[in-house]
Amino acid sequence: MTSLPSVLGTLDPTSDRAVFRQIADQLREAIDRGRFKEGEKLPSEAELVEHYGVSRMTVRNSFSILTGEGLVHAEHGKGVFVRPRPPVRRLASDRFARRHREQGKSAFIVEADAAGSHPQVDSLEVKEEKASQDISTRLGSVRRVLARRRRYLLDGRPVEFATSYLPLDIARGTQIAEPNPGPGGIYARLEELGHHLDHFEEEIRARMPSPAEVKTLRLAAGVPVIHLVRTAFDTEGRAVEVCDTVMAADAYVLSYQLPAT
Amino acid sequence: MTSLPSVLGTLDPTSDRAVFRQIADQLREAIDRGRFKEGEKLPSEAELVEHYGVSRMTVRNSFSILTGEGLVHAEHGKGVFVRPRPPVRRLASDRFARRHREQGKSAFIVEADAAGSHPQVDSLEVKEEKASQDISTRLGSVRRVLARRRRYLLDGRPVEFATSYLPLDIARGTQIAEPNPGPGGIYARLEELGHHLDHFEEEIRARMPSPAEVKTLRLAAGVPVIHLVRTAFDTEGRAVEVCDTVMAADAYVLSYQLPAT
DNA sequence: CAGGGTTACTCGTATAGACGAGTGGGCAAG
DNA sequence: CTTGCCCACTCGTCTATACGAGTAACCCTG
Repeated sequence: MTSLPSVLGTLDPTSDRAVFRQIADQLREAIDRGRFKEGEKLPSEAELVEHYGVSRMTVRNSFSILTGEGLVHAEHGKGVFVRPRPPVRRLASDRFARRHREQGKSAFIVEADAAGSHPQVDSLEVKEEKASQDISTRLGSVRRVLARRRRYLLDGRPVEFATSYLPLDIARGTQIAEPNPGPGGIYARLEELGHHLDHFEEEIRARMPSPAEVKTLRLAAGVPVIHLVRTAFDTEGRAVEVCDTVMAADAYVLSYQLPAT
Repeated sequence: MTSLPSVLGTLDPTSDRAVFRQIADQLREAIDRGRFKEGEKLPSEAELVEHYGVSRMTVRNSFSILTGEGLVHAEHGKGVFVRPRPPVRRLASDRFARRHREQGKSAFIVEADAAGSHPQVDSLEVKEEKASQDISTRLGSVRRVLARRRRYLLDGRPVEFATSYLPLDIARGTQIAEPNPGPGGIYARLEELGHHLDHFEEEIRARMPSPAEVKTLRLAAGVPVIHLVRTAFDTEGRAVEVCDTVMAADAYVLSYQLPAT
């Protein structure tokens, strides 16, 4: 490695910017400028302690800022590394178009295969349960619902988990209530059952994950989640499904096409 | 206040979960259960030091977890408070529909007024500049562009800032190059100039903000941003505008309506 | 009573030190 | 050469202490 002073500069004792922020600033700038590249190891805490002449806690404080920004991550026993940006999956707004359902396989599998990734689905769980206040409202005052939970992985990495909720009068006893909903997924089954889909509504939020979400999606520190709630309406205007999805924000770009009319 | 033990429980020394995580867990749970309500003050560091019998740094470490999750925020000299959730602004996908442009006022102003909020726009800057690689690609290999920057505030709080980029051959010398683009905004001007809008493409990402974004949007710790890039296409398929928007994620819910066809 | 200063309490920043635990390379024994 | 241990280096956790600085309430003074 090149010497630290050539990359990192010195502190300004007259500045009223806190020392640990100054250090974080210098590291951030070095990363932005490409002095430290993706996946590369930053100087160790001990090295920075020596370089700046500060205590270890101060250096750790600096790292914790960068970690919170999602710029770096620490590996116990190894070092602190510039976080590599995983390839993002682009979700087009027409991914639920009817023509895509004719294929048979689920949208996730088809798209991942096309992108050359290895897709997996796990944590499959299908059960009847009490509807939450929010779900009940969206589905039009139902009490109990069929819930289909699953988690999606791309090349071994969990990227999203989702729960579909359907009114019991629609789903109970159908293939929708089976672990495998069959070719084309539950939307194909809904249409076969006479619930012709008219449109979807999607609501998108972004926020920091709960500890449970961090665990399920194996999220690094400083990675938000995208929370997407999609409601499917049939041609009679009835909400026939609500899909609640939480996605690792560093794994997705959502793309929508809107008419200008 | 009720006594701490009745709200917070004790540590488990046999657990291999770090003490500061256990404390964070207990505080988080107390918040989730509503034992501490929005805007309410948490026990001070000193109180928690005494209650748990740990050092102050350990307590601060716990707070820093919750801060990173966006659950609490500290105010110097006052205390640590449960972060209140500001009301969110819902953005419907038809907000650029032609019929909304007839009104005169910009979409932001109209919607905010309707919601009973006080809208403001500032940091207005209109200038010609070199197109970034990304913008150039989106606009079809232009070198220089007209950039219109502005920041939006709701009831005094900055909630988003945006930059519109337009090819010079379209915008130069028109009212689009003026600080005030006139009634209906630049989309109305584009149509008057013969660039009839056909559709928009929106790309959505979520990530942690840069320090500059934290400053511009006065973001609290643990609040991600939603990064939205909208490209407007005219009826000839040409990209006539790219709008790059960064929004405070705790201030917005994006809503899209998609046909099922 | 009005004004201003003191004071107690709050979080912010920084130091110094200790021990634990994961990682990986080198060395020694088999 | 292979195996296995040891050690150096890494970050993780925690303690104890010190001083700075923002806040707000109280009290004293004029």
